[in-house]
Amino acid sequence: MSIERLATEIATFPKGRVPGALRREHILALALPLFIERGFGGTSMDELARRAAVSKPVIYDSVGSKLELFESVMTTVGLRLYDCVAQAVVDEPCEDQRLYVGVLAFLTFVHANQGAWNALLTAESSLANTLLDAVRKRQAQMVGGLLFAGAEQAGHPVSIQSAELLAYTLNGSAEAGAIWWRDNPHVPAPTLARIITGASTPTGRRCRPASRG
Amino acid sequence: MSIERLATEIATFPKGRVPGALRREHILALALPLFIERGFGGTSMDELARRAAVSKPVIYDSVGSKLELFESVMTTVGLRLYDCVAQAVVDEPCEDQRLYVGVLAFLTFVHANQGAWNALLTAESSLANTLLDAVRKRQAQMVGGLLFAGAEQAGHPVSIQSAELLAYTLNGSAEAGAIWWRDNPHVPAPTLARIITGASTPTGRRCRPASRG
DNA sequence: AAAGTAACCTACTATGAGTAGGTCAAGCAA
DNA sequence: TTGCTTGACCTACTCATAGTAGGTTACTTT
Repeated sequence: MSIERLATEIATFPKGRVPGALRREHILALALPLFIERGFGGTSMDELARRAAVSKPVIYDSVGSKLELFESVMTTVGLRLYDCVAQAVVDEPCEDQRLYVGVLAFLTFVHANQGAWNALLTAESSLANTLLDAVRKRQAQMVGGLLFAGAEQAGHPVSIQSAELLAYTLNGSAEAGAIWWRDNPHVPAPTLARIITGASTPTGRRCRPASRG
Repeated sequence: MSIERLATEIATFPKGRVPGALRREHILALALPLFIERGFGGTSMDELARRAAVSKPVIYDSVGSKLELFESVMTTVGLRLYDCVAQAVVDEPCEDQRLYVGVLAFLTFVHANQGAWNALLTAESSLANTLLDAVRKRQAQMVGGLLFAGAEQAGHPVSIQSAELLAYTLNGSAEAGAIWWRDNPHVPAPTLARIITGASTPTGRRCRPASRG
């Protein structure tokens, strides 16, 4: 639910006594833009409490420590990324193009959620590292499955391990491509995705996107 | 100079009055392992002062703010990485293998300096981002030059822009490969490097390392 | 009504970055 | 000697911020 929506719903409760679940949802919704604006370290729990118009213990009661808050918020973002890519992949009937549409979805998501992606990338703490590793591992498993199946079908079977490594490198390429894209925004996403997948398929087959730009 | 060496040299000065340059070098040397141990945020200037056996203002006088200190330390690390890769590349006579030896050098360096590399990757601050971007850009320019020349020589010329993008994706692959390697340390570095370069060369040529493992 | 609980508060502790303002020793000029 | 400057160093702060102790208020249950 949007922040405004939550705020109006909260306003309907008299004397500021809001049900815990709603309070929590509101605070989580307010936390994401704060993390995006200022990063993990730059985000202050006092400031969050101010924006939520409650005192600090309310924050701690409803969303836990700062790290737990960050984990909640970023887990959501990571899952949205995963869903976005997975959806694009399963919606693509042609197996040859699944990597391509997956990378394209990844680039599009990261571009549309640059702030959140950056916050996740740059947050410093062992938890943040764990979160990022989890996101990458999940992506790599999906991509690894595609690569494994694709290679087998094409008659160049590879080991699961190789497929996983290739998936990591492909994801790394996509992440790096997204960074490069920040400084070269005029390049269309499909072109970028084509180059990234073209340079990274293990079989040498090239993905053939439906429409050339 | 090693920390021990610096400490003994410092001990030769009576009454604890040490020349500024030496004091600075000592503090910088002590700061790197601290950043490695605890990351940027986890590193406390008080702790650093304690380890250097001086008061906090001495730290601030000799190395500036915490961010300036981090910049000094990590710039050194970044340049050592660059030199390491560049040296491997220029030492390789066979042009076909330069990407391969570069990636191998990268992996070896990151593996040997995991702590420092991690500290750089995960430090949160706009300065740290700037530093990391600078490191990546520098690497990409070197790699981009190799790709551009290699593609031209092979009769498949690419634009400077494409070469730069491919360089970013190759570096991204190498970074991701290094992460994967952490969990799969039994795979030998040359194998890893071969897979990373094999999956990323724009011309489709495969690098042919001198000895097969 | 009494007890329990959910939501919320004020006012605190602890830690850590960064600073104000001073001491103390060495070199140097008169 | 005396007085001035400079570099190395210090104690003792301010200020911001994560997190908590302990209490209040209102609604619900018995």
